[in-house]
Order: sequence, then structure tokens, then C-alpha cells
Amino acid sequence: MSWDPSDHAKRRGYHHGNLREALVEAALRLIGEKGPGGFTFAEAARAAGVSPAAPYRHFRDRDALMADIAKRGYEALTAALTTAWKNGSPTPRDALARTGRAYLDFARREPAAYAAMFESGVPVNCEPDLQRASDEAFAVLTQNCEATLASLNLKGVPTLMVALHIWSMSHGIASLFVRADAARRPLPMSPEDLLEASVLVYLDGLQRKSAP
Amino acid sequence: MSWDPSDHAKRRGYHHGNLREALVEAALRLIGEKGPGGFTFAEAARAAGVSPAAPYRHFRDRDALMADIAKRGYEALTAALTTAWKNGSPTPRDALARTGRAYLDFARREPAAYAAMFESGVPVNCEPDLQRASDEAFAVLTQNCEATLASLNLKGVPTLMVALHIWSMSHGIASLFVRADAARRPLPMSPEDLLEASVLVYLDGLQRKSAP
DNA sequence: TGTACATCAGTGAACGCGCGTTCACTGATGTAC
DNA sequence: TGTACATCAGTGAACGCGCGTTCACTGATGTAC
Repeated sequence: MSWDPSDHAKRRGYHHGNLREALVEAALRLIGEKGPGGFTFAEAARAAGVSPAAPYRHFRDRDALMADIAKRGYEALTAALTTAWKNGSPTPRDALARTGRAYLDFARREPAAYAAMFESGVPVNCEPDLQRASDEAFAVLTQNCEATLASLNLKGVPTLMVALHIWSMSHGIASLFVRADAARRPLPMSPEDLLEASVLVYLDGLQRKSAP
Repeated sequence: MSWDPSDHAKRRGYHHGNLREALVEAALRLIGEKGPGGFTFAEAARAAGVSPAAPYRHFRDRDALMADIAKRGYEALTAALTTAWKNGSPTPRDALARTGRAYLDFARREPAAYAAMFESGVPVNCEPDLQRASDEAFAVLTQNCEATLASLNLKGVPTLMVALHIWSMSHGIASLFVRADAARRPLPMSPEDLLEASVLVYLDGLQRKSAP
């Protein structure tokens, strides 16, 4: 009888109890350390303290695990964007800038998930759940853009195009300047400020175009 | 005595003659087919019709080959951007939009080089030549932005920031919508048009800010 | 022009390694009665 | 409450494979004289 927590691991017997989650966590750590290429099914099993055959009880193969991680990533991103949007207060324009920061924050805090989503080679349409999660994240962004356009009286501007633009700016800055393994380059400002500036200039451009 | 070109390959004896180039080409093909992870030193050697030890005469290791490919990629990109800029005619604004198209065109035509530059995990500062080639490409972009700002009478706007913004938009659209393995999504317009629109709106925004 | 020799570029066999995947198996858990 | 049994989740040994890397080697090329 002991409260030593290390005892906990030892006490686990034949059954792991939560292997699926443990594999996902191990994979996240490995991808974070060595990139989406540097993660193997076998190593994830080892990290979870389980035989190399065990993961096959939970995932068809390596790609299925990767897809699951990407799916969770999109869900987390959706949540992060929704939280940051805060119902568009105080103004949608401010809120949109805030979601941009949240996007970069996500890429920084969850590099492994980000890599699984965008750099792993797992196509988003390879699994319905993944596709749905991805669509949902994009839907949040689109709604935010729509609200922003409405509040700026930009009725004629195509929302989809604006959403794609904002996403591209965010993703471009995230992959060039936030992610560790990217081609880093000394910046005159933080990636967050860089993105906010670009979004604000872009929104100004939309206004100028609609009312020259 | 024969002019049969297939004879050419057979006739090559002990020495390959141009193995370095052959390895680069093989690697480009392999990366293009299977992504930057799916290319091995051994397979490149095989593709070049040479023993697995031969590449070591020309490259320290796999990463050195990858770095060489990235370097050539930056050089090709520099050339493509310079050509597209065409001395800023008819107006720098048009020319800048054209270089955006050239950027996407490069990502599409040379997916393997693009992957080596931005997705291979090879840091740009791992080799002086690579760093120089990368700096040169960015310098061209910066000059183009500077000329554009001057022609639009935007003297107070920080050129570096603008160059980073343009680059981010281009890279974001390239990696989200041009590259085959990316998370493709149906677009209401071509990536080229999408990028051009975003650059033009952005430039409008700069003008509005400076002269409200 | 010919010859000797240094240098270069590729050989091929070998090594240890880790991976993905399979297989018959077994210990643990849950459920029906 | 107890027991029999089905199902589930993990074992561990085995397999074939391709990779990176090394080594002593050898055939081809270029150069000095």
C-alpha cells in the first residue's frame, strides 16, 4: 500500500486501460520533437510502454493515428477560434484580429497537431470525421469574417474570398515564422503583430475599394 | 557504332560522368512523387543506376543533398521573380501582382524544390550558400515592394513589413491551395486570382492608411 | 608521342538497425444465468 | 452471490525489408615528364 505515483504505472497489469489516448499523446510528443516524418508506430507503442503489436487494436495503421490527431487538432482550433472571437466584442474588427493571434498561438502551442493538420500528407478528405472537423473550423472563420464585413458595411464583398485571404495570411505567417523547423528569419516584430498589421491593412483595403 | 541513344546509357562505363546532377534530378523526382520524407539516399542512388555507396562521393549525407536542392530552388525562385518583375512595367503594382503569380507558378512547377525549401526541415542557416540564396530571393521581393511603395507614394510605410506580408500571403496560398498534398479545398477562383486579389486589396489598404 | 603514376569516382559486400506487420497466444474483464 | 463463458486488449516472437554507412577495392582519367 503506497501513494508513490510511480507505483501507478507499475501496477497497471495486462491491460493498459487507456492505450488509445496514450498513443495519441506519445505521437503528439514525437511529432513535436521530430516533425511529422519522425514518428513511427513502433516508437509510439514503446513510449506508451506497450508491445509493438498493441496499437493495431486501436488504429488501422500509422496514417489512421495521424488522421485522428489532425481531427483533434481541427476541433481544438475551432474551440480556440470560437473562444477568441468572444461574440465579436468589442468590435468584429478587434475580434478578428484576436482570432488571428489565437491561430498563431495554436500553431505555437500545438506544433504537433498543426503539423498533422497541414504537413503530414494526410489528405483532409481521407476520413469523414476529419473532413467534418476541418470544415467546422473553416466555418467559424467564415462566420467571423461575415460578421466583420457586416459591421464594416461591406455588403458586396464575397465572404468566402475574405475568409480564404485571412486564412492564407495566418497560415503563411504561422508556417514561415512561428514553427520551429521553418526557414526562420529575424523579424522586426512578433509574428502576432505582423499578422494583426496585415489583417488590418487588408480590411482597410476592402473599405477603400467599396467606398473610394 | 550506333546512334541509338539508349546505347548512351549502356556505354557509360565505370564512371558515371555526371552523378551529382543525376542524384539531384532523381531526388527531385522522388520528392515530387512522395514528399520530402519519402526520399532516401539509397533510392536516389538506385534511380541514378549506381551503387548505394556512390552518393557519398558527392554529398556528405541525405541532408546535404536536400540543402543543395533547396539552394537551387531559391536560385530558381530568384530568377523567376526577377523575370516576372520585368523592371516594374507597366506599373510596379501590376508587376508585383505578376511576381505573385510567378511565385505560385514556381510552387506548382517545382513542387520538389518548394518542399525542400519550406517543408523538409532543413534549416536555411545550416549552410552559407543556402542562406545566401535564400537571402537573395527575399532581397528581390523586398526591392520589388520598395519600388511599388515608391510608385504609390507610400514613403512612410516600412518596406520590410510589406515584403513579409506579401511573402506570407504568397506562401500561405501556395501551401494551402497549390501543393498537391495540402489540405485541398474547393476554391471559388484560381489560387493565382486569389493571391492577386489579396495583394491588390492589401495595397489599397496601405494607400487608405497613408491618405485617409 | 608515349609512359608512369597519382588521383578520382564508383564497386559490391557487409554490418547493425528499426520498422511494419502477422500470428497464435493469454490474461483480464464483463455478462448471463 | 457465484460461476461459466464470451469477448476484449495486450503479448512476444518472428518475418522480411530497406535504410544508412563503412570498407578495402578497382577501373578510369588526367598529368608530368
